[in-house]
Formats: sequence, C-alpha cells, structure tokens
Amino acid sequence: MAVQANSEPRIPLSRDRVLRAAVAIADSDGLESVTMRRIGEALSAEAMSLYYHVANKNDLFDGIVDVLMAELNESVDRADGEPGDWKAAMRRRILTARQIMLRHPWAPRLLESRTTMRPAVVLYHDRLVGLMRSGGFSYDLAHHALHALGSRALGFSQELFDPSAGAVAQSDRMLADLADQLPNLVGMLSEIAHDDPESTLGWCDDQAEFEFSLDLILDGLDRLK
Amino acid sequence: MAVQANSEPRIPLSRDRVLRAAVAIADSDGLESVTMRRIGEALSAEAMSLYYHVANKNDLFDGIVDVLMAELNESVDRADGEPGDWKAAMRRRILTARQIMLRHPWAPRLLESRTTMRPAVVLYHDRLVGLMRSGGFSYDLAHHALHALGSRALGFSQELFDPSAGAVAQSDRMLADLADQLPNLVGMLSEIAHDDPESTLGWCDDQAEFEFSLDLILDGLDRLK
DNA sequence: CCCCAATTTCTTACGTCGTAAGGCTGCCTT
DNA sequence: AAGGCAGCCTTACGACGTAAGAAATTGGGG
Repeated sequence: MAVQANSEPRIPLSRDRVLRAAVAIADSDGLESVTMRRIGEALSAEAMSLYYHVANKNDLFDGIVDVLMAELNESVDRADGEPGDWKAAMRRRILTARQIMLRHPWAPRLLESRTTMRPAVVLYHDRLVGLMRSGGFSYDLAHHALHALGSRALGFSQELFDPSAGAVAQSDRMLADLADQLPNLVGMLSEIAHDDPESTLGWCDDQAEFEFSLDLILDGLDRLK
Repeated sequence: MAVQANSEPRIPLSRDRVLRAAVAIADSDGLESVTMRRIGEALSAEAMSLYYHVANKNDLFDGIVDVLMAELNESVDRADGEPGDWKAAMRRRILTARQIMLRHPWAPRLLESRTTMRPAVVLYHDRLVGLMRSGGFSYDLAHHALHALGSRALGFSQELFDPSAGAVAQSDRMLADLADQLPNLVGMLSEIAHDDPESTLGWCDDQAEFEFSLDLILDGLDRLK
C-alpha cells in the first residue's frame, strides 16, 4: 500500500506502544477485538510489523498481562504502609487490586487463559505471602491460603451465572417455566432479587458479595493460624 | 466430493451425535480442537451439515455444557440420599461433581466462557440451595454461599498458576533468578515443594487443596448460620 | 412401483484470523 | 562510499465460522 503519504513524522513502533494499544482496544471493544490487524491500524502500521516487537499472539497476551499487573502492583503498593494487622492489610491489597480489575473487564478472562506465570503475578503473590508470614502464618498455611483465595487474591472471582440484563431476563422466563422444578432458587430469588437493583457490574460479582466471600475466607484462615 | 462410495449404511446425524462427537474430541484433543470441520470428519460428514442440527458454534458449546451437566447431575443424584447433615451432603455432592470435572479437563474453561445459563447448571445449584435450606440456612445466607463457593460449587477452581511440568520448570528457573525479589514464595516453595510430588493433575489444583478450601468455606458458613 | 415433497446433506464461497517468507528502506558504522 | 542491519511492509497460506443455495436422500400416497 505504501500510504503514509501524509508527512506525519512516524513515531517508531515499540513493544510498549504495541502493548498499550492492545490494552486500549481491549478496554474499549473487548478482548476479542484485540487482533493483530486492529492493533496495527491503531498504530498506523501493518499487522506484520508488530511481529518485530512481539513474538506472536501468545507473547502479546503475556505482554498485556505485564502491563496490567504493573498498573496493579503500583496501585497496590501505593495503598500499602498504612497501619493494621495482616487481615486488614490483605483486605486492602486485594480490594485495591479489585479496583484495577473493574477498570479492565477483560482482565479476569485473560489471566485465567495464561498458562505461563508472569513475574509480576508471582511478585504480587509473594507480597501476599509476606503479609501472612508477618501475621504469624506458617508457610504451609499461607500456601493453603493462596489456593483458597484463588483468583480472589487478585480481586476477582469468576461467576458462573452472569447476572447481566439479557441473561437475567432469559432466566426469569426460564424460572417461570420451571418454577416447580427449581423451588429453592425461585424462593431465594424472589426474596433477594429486588433488594439491590443495580449493584452488579455485568462481568463481575457485585462488591458486597466479593467482600463477604473474602472475609469469610480470611476469617476462616485466621482461626486456623 | 461425494465420497461415501463405501456402501456403509450411513447413520443419520442428530444433535445428540454431534454433541457427543464434540465431547469426545474435547476429551482427547482439547477444546480448541473442537472445530466444525473436525466434528464433521469424526462423523464422516461435512462441516456444513452440522448446521442442520446445531444453530452455530455458540449453540454447539451450549449443547456440550448440557451433555456434561447431564452426566454430572446424574452422578451427583446417584451419590445422594446417604445420611449426614447439610455439610456432609454438600461436600459429597461437590466432590462428586469434581470427579466429573476431572474426567473433562476442558469443562471449567467452557463453563466459565458460557454467558447464557443452561437449565442443568441452574438445576444443580437449586439442589445445593435446597441442601442449605434444609440445613437451616436463610435464603440470604444461601445466596451468599453460592457466591462464596463460586465455581467450587461445581467441583473446580481456576488456578492462576498452572503447576504442570513445563510451567514449574520455567518458574523454578525464574525463582532462582529472582530469589531475592521473591523471598516469601521462595521460602514457601522450598518448604513445601517436594512433599507431595505427584498429586497435581495439571489443569486443576490437587485434591487436598480443593478439599481444604471447600471445608474452609463450608465451616465458615456453618458459623454464620 | 414410481413420483413428489420434505427433510437432510453437500458444494462453493466469503471474510476473518494468525503468521511464514522474503523484499524494501533508511540510518549507522567503518 | 559501501555495506549491514534494524524496522517496516507486501504477499500469501491455511485454518476458522458460516451464508447461500444446489444436490441427494427419505418417506408417503398414487
């Protein structure tokens, strides 16, 4: 094509620019819109040019995780240093991490899809173990704790039911049809459904449920200490 | 092409045959190998023929979930009826569900990817709520419990680190390099790593960790009852 | 039996994706 | 000045999901 006729002074590509463009696309249009050609377009370059800065799509996704986790670790470290016991410190750290995740709805799916461990993810968990150790945890219990928290340690929890608008509507109809087959859920939903009308955020569980579950686990660990 | 010269008596396609073929492919070669052309090949048919029995790939995946959950609900119901309080009953149900998940390593990823609720998934959770209700839970606490359990209710928990062979080897090298930057994890792993050599199953956390976390949550709920 | 209509399957084709292979260009060094 | 190499581009291939419509099969009524 050899466009570029417009005499813009061509900013050179770089891994960082590629990754940031990818994050921007994911933020605005979702992870499935993050495509080589689309990133190229955003950078006024050709898709194949990206391969000079990124080995392949897997490496690209790893890089996106790195960018995300850099932002997350920075925020989390900033929220650090305030007083409190291990439980308060972990709670603060995790809820701060959650803020970042809420800014990037694609992040949970991406993190779960990665098979290679990224240093920044490991580093985040190292700090969590540190907090637990200084709170009197044995290594063994801290290890159990990481498993028990799972993705909640990073501020999210995958929800099997997505209570977003469409899904709820569909499920309402279904529950009406199968009301007699699902007595317990029907009862539960009729009692709960309309109490917190708009606290859910689509992809994620709502904040109150997250905090409830987090505290349940932290308190449980406290008792085993 | 019009092969089929071989006068095999052509078994007609059906939604069920398509779905079962898809499950078989996922079991043997992974979810990413479940492709329209591949399913067709397995059934000696063309890819486009599948569309008469399945609306599109999304519908196909929904159908796979249905097949999976049918197997799961059947197993879970069979394990039912034995004595015990709500906690023992839920434990048994969930660990039975886990058995099915271990047979289908692709199931967690698939379930997390579905945005529409499938009836069989809802039904499974209805029974869980029923167990909790008969154990003295309020609807509100049962609701919290479902959130707290998350995917663990179905017998799995997504692990951020995949402790499979390759990843561990890579991480070992990384931990050696960054040992001073990750003091807590290095300490933890050196104490724990070689105690349970082969209890991990690759995609999933190992059984002991799962049960620890499950009991942590169930005990925590018990205390809130 | 044959014929017709409905059901089921196949053919062809399009647009999208990731990326292999290799060509062009301009700066940096000697 | 010449050569080299870093950076970017062109072209092309083989997957993928699936739209559109043609072909083949099947079952039922003369």
